[in-house]
Amino acid sequence: MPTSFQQLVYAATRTIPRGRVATYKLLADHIGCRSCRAVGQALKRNPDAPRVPCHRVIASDGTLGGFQGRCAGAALRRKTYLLAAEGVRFSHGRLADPRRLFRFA
DNA sequence: CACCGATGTCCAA
DNA sequence: TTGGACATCGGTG
Repeated sequence: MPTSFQQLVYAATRTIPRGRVATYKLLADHIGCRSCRAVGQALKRNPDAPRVPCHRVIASDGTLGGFQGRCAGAALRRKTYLLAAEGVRFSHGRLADPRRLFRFA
């Protein structure tokens, strides 16, 4: 069962609209956590994959970061594909349009 | 209680 | 500009 912190992270992640991406830092800042890693940890566990669009969360530098507990390989490729399907284009493993970054209310 | 983890930022070369 | 090391928060062993 997810902890209070995880529920917070999942709630924030769910807030990300389709076709838009957020960063671990933004999520952490939004929930009031100074540790971006804790956010990634919570997403990594991701008990509800379709419910929590963890693929919409990338690193602050525009990299994909990780996916399904992997920081490279087909997992990242799938993440890029999912984002591309939503209109978010990636170039060479990097976000092509930083304006696609979602800004929390 | 101690170590690891889907990061970020700073310092040095 | 690129690479390496440290800092920070939470989870799990």
